[in-house]
Amino acid sequence: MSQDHYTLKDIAKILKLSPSTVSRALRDSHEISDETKRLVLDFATKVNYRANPLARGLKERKSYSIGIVVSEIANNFFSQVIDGIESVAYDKNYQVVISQTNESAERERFHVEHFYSRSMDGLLMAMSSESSDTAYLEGMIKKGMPIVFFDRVPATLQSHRVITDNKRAAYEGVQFLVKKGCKRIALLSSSKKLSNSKERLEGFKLGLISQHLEFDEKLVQYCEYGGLKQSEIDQAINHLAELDYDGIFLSGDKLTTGYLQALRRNVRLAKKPIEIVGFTNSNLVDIFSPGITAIRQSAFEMGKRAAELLIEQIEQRGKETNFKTVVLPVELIEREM
Amino acid sequence: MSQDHYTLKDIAKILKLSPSTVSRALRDSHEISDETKRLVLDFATKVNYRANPLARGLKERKSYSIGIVVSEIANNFFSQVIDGIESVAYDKNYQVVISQTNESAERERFHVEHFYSRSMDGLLMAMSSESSDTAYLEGMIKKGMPIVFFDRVPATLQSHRVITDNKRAAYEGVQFLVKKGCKRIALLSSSKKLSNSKERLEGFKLGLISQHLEFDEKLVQYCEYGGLKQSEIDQAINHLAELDYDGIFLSGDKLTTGYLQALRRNVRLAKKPIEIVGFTNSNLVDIFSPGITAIRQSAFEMGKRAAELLIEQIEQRGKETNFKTVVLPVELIEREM
DNA sequence: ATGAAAGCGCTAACAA
DNA sequence: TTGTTAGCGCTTTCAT
Repeated sequence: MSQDHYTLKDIAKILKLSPSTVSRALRDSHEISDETKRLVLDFATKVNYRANPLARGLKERKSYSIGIVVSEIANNFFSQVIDGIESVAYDKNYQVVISQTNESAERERFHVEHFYSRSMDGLLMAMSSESSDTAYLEGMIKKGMPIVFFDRVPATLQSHRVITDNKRAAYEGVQFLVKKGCKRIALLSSSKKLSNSKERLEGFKLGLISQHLEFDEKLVQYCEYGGLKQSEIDQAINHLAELDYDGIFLSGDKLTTGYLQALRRNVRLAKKPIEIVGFTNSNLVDIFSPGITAIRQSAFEMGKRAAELLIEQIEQRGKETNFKTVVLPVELIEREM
Repeated sequence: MSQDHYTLKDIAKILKLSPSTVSRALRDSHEISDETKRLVLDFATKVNYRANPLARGLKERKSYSIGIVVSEIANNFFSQVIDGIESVAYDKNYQVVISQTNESAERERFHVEHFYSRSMDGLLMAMSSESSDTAYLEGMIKKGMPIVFFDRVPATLQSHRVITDNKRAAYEGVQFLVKKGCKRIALLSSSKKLSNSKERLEGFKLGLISQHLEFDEKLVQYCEYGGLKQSEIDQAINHLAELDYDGIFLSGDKLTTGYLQALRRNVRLAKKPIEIVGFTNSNLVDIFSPGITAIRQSAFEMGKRAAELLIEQIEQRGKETNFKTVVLPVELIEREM
């Protein structure tokens, strides 16, 4: 009861042992007698001893912390991913430190470097839509910082990655639209820089081809910020309004919800109901109006897998790693009648 | 270019100074000549020197990290709060470490104690709905751990708190329903243990009284887990279905969305459209169907204010604090016609 | 204005 | 099996 925080030294003094013995006993070293171990462990439990993580980290060059870099925390998809990450980190005794870039490449770089200098054990990140220069990331990796990318991944880096089967998802989405009778399908897409946008575009095209439909570049609108700004969505929709289309594929979460919101505000568009398929991880699709068919990514699972891979890599301590790309399926949630 | 990480010692050696001089120069101490400062600073910038936070923390007994304890990360409200927290923490150079309790009192306690032993500089937390014993929190506070509570706050602790003006919000909600012609208003509420539930209940009653309507306990349903489980909502709604009511007040985010989802699945209830007012921080209310009037909390602002208060308290280093309760307004977003 | 030295709490090489 | 010692990178008295 005498004090708040016991240190190794304190315990050693009280038990008349040396700090190193206590340290070893606590870490269950084989070179400590069972008797001593018991003594130390019992006492440590009694006073609720906790090693000071700062001291330990300083010594071991390890902080038991992993950093997350995403564009936005308050986002269905990312918050579900973070949920998954947290769930495994918690089990494996790692802290999770978050940061957001708001899609700015500069902020992204700042955070990554900050994490590096904060001696994080590893990083989990989804690229910001603005990012193009990944050279500094390559540098980080060379310096030995384990990074696992998810969802939006850079093209060439030597690292684990966990992604969605975007091509297939888009392909299936188109199949669905065609089955519903659509002949001229529009596409609302994010920045072409993003890996996932590119893959979805590809799947979209393949889907059309497989149905003997022509890909019409005019029916495609790109939103540089992935719909972060409603204005870019409004603009895109206004462009599309000039044309004829009977179905639309929304290639991102914000694009999907932004499109629906635009519909609500724009009578001209609301008049001709069309078939809508869109990526979204909102838990509330079933109460959306108009009803849409949702493509839902395995967000929680993505966080889990990414965190597992990262921690595995961290604990290998720079041993040669066989980098994996985990591809996760989507779920197609059909619009209710 | 010669090495990755420069330490103070490295710099000292290269510049032929002592580590202490370098340290002082970097911290802009007055007892260092301008010339030396310039020399050190320039070199530090050149090699992109970053103090090792572990070492610094060990020495200063400060980790520049704050912990967040919430029930659920993937939740509109909480993720918006976290967004606010992150935004000020970033500015003030604090790391943000997250944890979630899934409404379990046990996990909550675990996380708080874990954070304590990890030498976090302070904590931001919203109580889990299951929590009743707050004695251990009092202990934490006595031990000198700064804790700022937000949204769901314990009754009596000596600490800053940032909350929503729940009483007023519920009061206004009832006013709105009555203005729309409702005479018998039902209430779907969370656990009575939660501070915010209690306040909302109170405001609800006051609202009725002010309109000379009677408070009918039968029209109130409590969901112990705040709607975390859809089953409890379904059950509550089934109870209400036996009764006659022409308006409903939904006293929590999950309750609101859960109610709408239940409506979708239950034809019996969907048949009689009633006026709905509910708390929710979803950004998508405008595309909900049926349309509802939303009470939106100042989530981002709440995170900001809580983080500011916490960091202020941390940097006062145990000086006598004048504990504040910040009360934030809600926004009533009227259902569109 | 600068340096030497101690120490934060821990681990680990080396000694005994 | 246990103890001694040095050192992780930093700050901070106390000297100079």
